[in-house]
Amino acid sequence: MARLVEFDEEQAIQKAMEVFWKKGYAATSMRDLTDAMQINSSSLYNTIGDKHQLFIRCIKHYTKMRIRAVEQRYTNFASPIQALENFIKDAADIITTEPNSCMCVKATFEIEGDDPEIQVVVNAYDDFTHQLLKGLIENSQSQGEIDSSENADTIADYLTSVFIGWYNSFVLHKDRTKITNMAAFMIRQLRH
Amino acid sequence: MARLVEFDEEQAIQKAMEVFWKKGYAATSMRDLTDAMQINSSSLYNTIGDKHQLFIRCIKHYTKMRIRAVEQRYTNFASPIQALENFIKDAADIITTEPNSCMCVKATFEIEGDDPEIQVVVNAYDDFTHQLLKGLIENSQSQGEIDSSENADTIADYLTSVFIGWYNSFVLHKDRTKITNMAAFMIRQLRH
DNA sequence: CAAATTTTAAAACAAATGTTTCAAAATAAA
DNA sequence: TTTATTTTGAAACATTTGTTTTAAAATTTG
Repeated sequence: MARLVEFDEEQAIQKAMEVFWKKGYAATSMRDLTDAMQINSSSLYNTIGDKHQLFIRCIKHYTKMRIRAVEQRYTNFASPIQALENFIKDAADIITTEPNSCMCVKATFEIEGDDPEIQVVVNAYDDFTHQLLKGLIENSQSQGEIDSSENADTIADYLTSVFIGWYNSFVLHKDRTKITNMAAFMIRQLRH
Repeated sequence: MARLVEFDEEQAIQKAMEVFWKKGYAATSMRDLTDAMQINSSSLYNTIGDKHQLFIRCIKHYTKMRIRAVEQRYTNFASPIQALENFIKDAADIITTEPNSCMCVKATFEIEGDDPEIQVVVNAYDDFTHQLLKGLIENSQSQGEIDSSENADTIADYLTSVFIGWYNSFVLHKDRTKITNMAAFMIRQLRH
């Protein structure tokens, strides 16, 4: 055998992710990345690969983080409608607190379907959220908290759409009240 | 005086806009632009300016087109709630028909508040839509078609958010039915 | 320790980037 | 028609881009 890899790959991916997350794919240069990761480009190409492969690793890392956080928070909740309301409030909170919009949303609008590999990762994340919301909606429906005549898939899609719009709103207006007002309105509408 | 400008500036801006709209700001090169515009870069710099100034012209052109189309369609409508429902259906239609997502949405997520000049243009467009929707909502409220206890600004923000989410959904799933289902659900919710 | 093998750092790479230069072409006014 | 002024096309510009090369450093195994 021979020399070992010096840098911590997880840590390096995390740093690269932060740069991609902020600047987007095209606007990020390899120098930006190696500076943040604190490794030489030869090491990067040697272990992870080129810019595109690095991005894939980063966005996978992002979605994994996100999914883990949600899984921790939404196991064993009091009632499904309570969980749902909390999810909505959490979304409002994350959107108005974090420095950047969702990395998947940014990537989706930047790539616009022209990169199947990225799309697979984003779709998997989207699907995870969708299934979680759908489950909460269905349970709320069977407990009579949400109109059972409405399709749970459609409502789940709908909620996701609203959240993505909130990211946009917050970039444009930086107005937390706008978001919390919409969140409250949305909850009222759902319970009708 | 002296030699006149040969190319049609409006036409050239239109062509440049199409490229920026599709590829985004960072991923578009000056060669991409001059190829599409069919002019030499010296002419471009001589008349319009650099890449950034050209982008501003393009996104202004985009919003002007959009605003004009909406103004034509939404003057003198039968009833405000009818106009509102039509607006929602039109949004669903545009989103599932056009080859790219809204140029303003793409620019917002790409730039993320780091470019005040772009932001001003996008905000003006957002404000136009907001005022139009707000007016329709207020009129629907006074006619008893929408709950008057809800704030019209919040509902207008909310509708805009949903539309933006639809763009995202359509990039990910290319499923028109998802969008029309959400549109129908949204209209039902609003009329409660 | 010596051999084998891999990672690293620094430099180099060609290609692409946004922008400018400059002479030739074009035209309105004198 | 000449003069003055501007636009154009082609080439050139310096940087920056993503990526590779090369030799030295490092470490496990024999």
